[in-house]
Amino acid sequence: MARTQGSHAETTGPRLRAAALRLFARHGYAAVSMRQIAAEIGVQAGALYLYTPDKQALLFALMRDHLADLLADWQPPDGDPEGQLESFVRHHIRYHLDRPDLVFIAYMELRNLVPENFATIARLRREYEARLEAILARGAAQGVFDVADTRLATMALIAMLTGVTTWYREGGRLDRATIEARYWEMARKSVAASAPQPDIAPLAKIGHASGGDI
Amino acid sequence: MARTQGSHAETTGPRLRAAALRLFARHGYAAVSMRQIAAEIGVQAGALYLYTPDKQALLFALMRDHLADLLADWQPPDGDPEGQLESFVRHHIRYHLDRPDLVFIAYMELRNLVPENFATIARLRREYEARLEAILARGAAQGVFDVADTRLATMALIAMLTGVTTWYREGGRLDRATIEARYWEMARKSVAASAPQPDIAPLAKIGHASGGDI
DNA sequence: TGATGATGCGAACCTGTGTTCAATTCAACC
DNA sequence: GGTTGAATTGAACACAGGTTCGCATCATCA
Repeated sequence: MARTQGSHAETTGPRLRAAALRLFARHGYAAVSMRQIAAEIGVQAGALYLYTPDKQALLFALMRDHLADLLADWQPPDGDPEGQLESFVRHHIRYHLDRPDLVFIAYMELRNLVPENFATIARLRREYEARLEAILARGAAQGVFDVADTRLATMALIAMLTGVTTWYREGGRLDRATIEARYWEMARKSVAASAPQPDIAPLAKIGHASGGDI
Repeated sequence: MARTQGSHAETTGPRLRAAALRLFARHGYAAVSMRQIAAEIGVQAGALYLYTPDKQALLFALMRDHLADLLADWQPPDGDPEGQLESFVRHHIRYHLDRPDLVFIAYMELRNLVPENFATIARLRREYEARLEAILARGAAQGVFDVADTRLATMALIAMLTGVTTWYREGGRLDRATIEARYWEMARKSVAASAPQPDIAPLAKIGHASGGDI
């Protein structure tokens, strides 16, 4: 059976995935070699092929499992659209802050997937986007949201939220709860139904040239 | 002097940059070879080195010129913060829709820059971000914007706006003016000072559990 | 103790990489 | 018309890429 010294079947598999994840996120799929990954886990390159059929499968598995997790982790709660949106936003931020490398890869390495794998990943992503879009559509229908185009609003919100991974650093100025709250605040307002045009405007909000077609 | 047939000194340079731009955007810097670029413009790989010292310089020049353009193209207009924000947002969307490949590269290929080049590009990006942040800070100080954290709001807005390049396709469902208007609408609302909490709420906006710390 | 089989090594294969450079081409100039 | 020199070729270099495979290792089980 498996060796317990000099071999590490039970740990090498997960360690391979972890090393690939870290290196792909840091340097990009195309820029990372199988030999680098192998070195990272203290093994020769050939040994990796006991755990993955090839490099492409390594990338695909990371992305697919990530998206499957993301979808499995969250279901829209019962309730009104604003509550659902809040749940979505907070979960999205929390999930993304927990897995910065996975998220980064899933958004950056799409073009390194072979067409068949790309189709699978794209389908999963659309599924996720559809959940947000459904919330926005329902809220718009009820008049609690004011979104002129639900598809555009969906993409805009997801981009805004996902962007948190580009600047967040562990131990930075803002803690995670604060970040979550701030993003929710912006997301909420961005799709909120306008309050009845306040002729009684807040004091500082004096007239200005909005000069546009909104 | 320069040959006019069989050689193309005046056009090969620009064509090299254009081909590199397109291929880098499509497949990623690391995945594109100098031979592929050369083939794209009908030349042997060796000839490229008459126009660029190396592959890295090709990428760096594209990113640096892009950001320099972006900075040169827009200055905050005189006026109130909301007018400045609208100008920024509309310019950002317009600029990004005009140059999808450049924008894509500038956001995706940062990690393929050698440290010195990375520092230069990062500095230019911070300069651009600082312009938006200044607008938000000024608006917040005047009370016309309600942003709890200007830095976070800056990053959130830029991510939201830049995301347009991930889904926009020429000739798609929405024309550019509409897209611009919709993004401006969302951006404006996301940082807007709350209207005085309307006890006279819009009809459809019935009570709900917001259940959070906002 | 000897056979087994999972685990890993190390070298090799073939292809492709960025880059260099001597040789060639050929419009422009004297 | 011969010379010049920029533009380009095409071959070469040194190395790194993903992947394969025969062989070695060694805990386990009979």
